[in-house]
Amino acid sequence: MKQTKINNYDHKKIEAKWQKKWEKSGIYKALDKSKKSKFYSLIEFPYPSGDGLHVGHIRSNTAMDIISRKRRMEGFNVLYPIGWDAFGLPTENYAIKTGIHPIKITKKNTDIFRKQLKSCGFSFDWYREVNTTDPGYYKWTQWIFLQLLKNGLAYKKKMPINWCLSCKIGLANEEVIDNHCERCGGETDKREKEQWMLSITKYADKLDKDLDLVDYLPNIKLQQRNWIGRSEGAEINFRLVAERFTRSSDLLAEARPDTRKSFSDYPPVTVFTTRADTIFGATYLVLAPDHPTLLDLRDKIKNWDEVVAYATETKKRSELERTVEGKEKTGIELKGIKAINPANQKEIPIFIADYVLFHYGTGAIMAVPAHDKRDKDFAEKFNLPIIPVILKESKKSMSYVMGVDEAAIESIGVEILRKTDDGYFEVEIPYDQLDKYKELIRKNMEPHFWNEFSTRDGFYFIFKHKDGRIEEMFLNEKTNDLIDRYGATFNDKEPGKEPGNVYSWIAENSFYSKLLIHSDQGVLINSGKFNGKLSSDVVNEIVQFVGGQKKTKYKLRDWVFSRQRYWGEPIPVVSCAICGLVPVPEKDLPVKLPNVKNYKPTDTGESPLAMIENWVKVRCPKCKGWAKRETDTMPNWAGSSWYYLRYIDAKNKKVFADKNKLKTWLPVDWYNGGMEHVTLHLLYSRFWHKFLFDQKLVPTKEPYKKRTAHGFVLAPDGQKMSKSKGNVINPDSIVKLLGADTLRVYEMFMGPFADAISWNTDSVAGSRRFIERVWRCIEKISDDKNNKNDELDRLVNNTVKKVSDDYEGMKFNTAVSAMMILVNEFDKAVSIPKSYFETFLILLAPLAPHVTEELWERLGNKKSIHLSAWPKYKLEHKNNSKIKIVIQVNSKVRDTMELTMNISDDKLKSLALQRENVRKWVGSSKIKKIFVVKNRLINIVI
RNA sequence: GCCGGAGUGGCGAAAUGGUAUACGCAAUAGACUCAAAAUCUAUCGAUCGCAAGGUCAUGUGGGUUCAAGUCCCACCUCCGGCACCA
Repeated sequence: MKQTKINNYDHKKIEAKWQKKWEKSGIYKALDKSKKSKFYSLIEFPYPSGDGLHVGHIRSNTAMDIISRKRRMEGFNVLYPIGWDAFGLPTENYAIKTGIHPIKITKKNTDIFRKQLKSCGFSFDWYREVNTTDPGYYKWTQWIFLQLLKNGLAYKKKMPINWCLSCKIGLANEEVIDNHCERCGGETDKREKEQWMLSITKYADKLDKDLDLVDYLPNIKLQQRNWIGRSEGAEINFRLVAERFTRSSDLLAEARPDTRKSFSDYPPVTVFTTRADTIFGATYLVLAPDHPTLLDLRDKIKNWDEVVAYATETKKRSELERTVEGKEKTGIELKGIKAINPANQKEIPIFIADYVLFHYGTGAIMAVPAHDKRDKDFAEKFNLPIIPVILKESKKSMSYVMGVDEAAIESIGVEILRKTDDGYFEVEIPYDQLDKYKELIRKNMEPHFWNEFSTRDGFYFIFKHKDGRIEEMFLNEKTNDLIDRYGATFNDKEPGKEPGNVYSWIAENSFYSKLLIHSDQGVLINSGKFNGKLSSDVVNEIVQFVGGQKKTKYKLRDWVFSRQRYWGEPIPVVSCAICGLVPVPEKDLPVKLPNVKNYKPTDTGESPLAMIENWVKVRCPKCKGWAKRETDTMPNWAGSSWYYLRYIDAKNKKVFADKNKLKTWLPVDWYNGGMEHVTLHLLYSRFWHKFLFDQKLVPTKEPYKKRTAHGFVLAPDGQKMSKSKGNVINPDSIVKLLGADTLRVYEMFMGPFADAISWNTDSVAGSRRFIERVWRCIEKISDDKNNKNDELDRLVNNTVKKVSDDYEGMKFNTAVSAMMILVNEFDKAVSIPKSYFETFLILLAPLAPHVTEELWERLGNKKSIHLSAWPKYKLEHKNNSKIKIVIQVNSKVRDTMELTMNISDDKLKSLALQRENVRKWVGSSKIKKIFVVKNRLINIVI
């Protein structure tokens, strides 16, 4: 065996050496022209914060670095670029605090980040580095905005902004904590301000549908879909009438149709609903507290003051707070007006409540408490009628039995499916036993109970009053009117209670409410001529019947695009007294940020730019008269909405990117980023891309072919790392002390890539030991081809498969463990055949690029390991190898056998039965059956 | 409240329905050393047993199956996201 004398593993030397060599040779440079197939891998470009690189950055960057390096070895021309998303609030706030210009801060921070990233050995193509704050970059961000403006996708609208009453400045959502300003602690309010908006909602349909074209992780796709929130429904008008009379003792009066038509009518309220099929159950309307119709009705609303007070209170709170506040529903009835349910002409009350939002749908809903949880909560609180209109369809006859003895039920051969703590049985009754079962109930049910069962034809109810009197009713489309009658008479459950609708009573009983109070589709009841029909079949008919109109709505709202801030791209528009809003001519782009000393927002709510008179005052591009520049800037999202396009042609001065180059590289093949960006950022950039596609400026419908997400790296205490908590792990010190390779291995080994994981400094040692062990292997490399050994050969081959598959599936932790197992075997071996070790090094190279490159060179290789070919898994053909077969008796492991592969079942059975252990456990028992799982297991059932 | 994800040793975790706890960390004992560190060897879910071995364990309760961490039903807890989205 040839022994190679080696130095100790010196990560500092090795890592510096190869980083320098790689940079010099440019082996990670992407080629715009190449015979190879392209592969574009992308990470979310970092925000260069003053805190420096986070260990979380390293985890996600390493992941895509592994993919990129593997693709290169598989023969792809890979683009793995990097840049800086450098506009933003933290930098601006830091500038305000220190007086240092954001440009200087950004330069300093990006320099630090660049150095840190380089020290980790990522295979970025640094020649394409971009920076969103570079005028050469934001020129094109502004240009894209102008295209949006030209095409009617940008407009101005009054929107509420957060306003600090003491600082007198506008605040970002993030700066408002519990209605108080983050910095001064003073109270905040909402203020109306003209804002630039982008009509992303015009693309809602495409953004939703085209998710079918991309390969995003299922949960990411789901979140996008939920955010866009497409729902198909109908808009239906509810006529308003002046209140006729109020008689508090007559609860049913409001639901009774009115025959007199003497009151005057008002313009109707339009509601949006996805469940028009439930309209017969709509027992009240709810408007958003800021619904404009309220103002029109001002004179007719008797409790106007109360309404205004409620609306004002609601406005103060953010939607999030309204949500967090939780279960207790609040609202105010509009006294003096009523609405008419167009389905049954019943008069119903109208409320305002904060659970209805003005900007979704039409800002008004019809409430169907029987089939919507929130409506039900509200109805219960305000004591409003709950009228079920949909019966759950049942395929079997099911019954919930109460007040009947268990033995009695079983005596007629009915099986009890489930018993609950609160004393009822769930049973399933064969249809031919139904009559027998009813008889049993009548006889055995204790007084004061009632039982119900569902059948193919409807619901059957048996009630036993206190005096033993039995009332029965069958409920389906024909007999439905019985329910009203019964509801009025069945009142001896709780003698003190007002006679009420039986459904209210059902609603109070959790397991009955499952049958009638639910949000599923089913058979209609209480619905006039639609009774007995399947709700899903007749929705459209019902919409027609009530004069409604089918509509598709989206949750998605238009994008508030302006910020009253300094550190962002100026919006390239001029406001002229004569010509109105005039776009800055493209030849005058970029509109550069002026150099100022004061970055503080103004106390008028305008951007700091508004104070720079000689910048604001310009000639109108149209009429050449004096005009004012737009002083708002763009949000952070702007620059990050198209950066992947700029990477393709980062230095182009004529266009944002050359068409041919776009054609070469698009779409991004694999985009990995944080879960926190899968709604806003991902959606915004898809929106811009789709717009550019429609303008024929990019060649693909979608920007990203595949999107995956990583988990957070948390501090050792399980919390998010933050300077204020003092729990930040600095990657630099680990790179310095243990090396970038160790850090990379550890970050990928620490746990499942998609999960949030706490840092554990102790565990890093394991990764370092692993690399040292790899290092030591080189002492016993043998060139002897005859030295090959079958077992090691198989293990190497299996590791190739495991690691290849795991990298692709982002199961990096198990890939590392597979390589550890192989290295442990290498460690035990007397000598390691060179080819095995080389194969292993290639597998490890994407993960630990420096140490593998060094060892590769020491093995005598001239070309970089990162340019070698990815190993292929060899399908095994050997049938003679031995495997372990598990022997179970009654599913318990009792023995194992070493056998050759693919042994016949019969032979296996007879061999197994001869085993002493098996004989011991089987004894004289009769063997019922024997199960064989090929090459794995045999189970003898006795 | 809604949506998504997850509950397995002391810890991070692994497991196409087929030997639960791979791999790593920590811990304990031993070797080497004057000593320590490093390294190496061994042990390492609980419990009963001198041992062979048995029994019980994957959040809880049911179910399907020869066989369940994995599939189904109900529930509990934790984490993440949110715009109570009709």
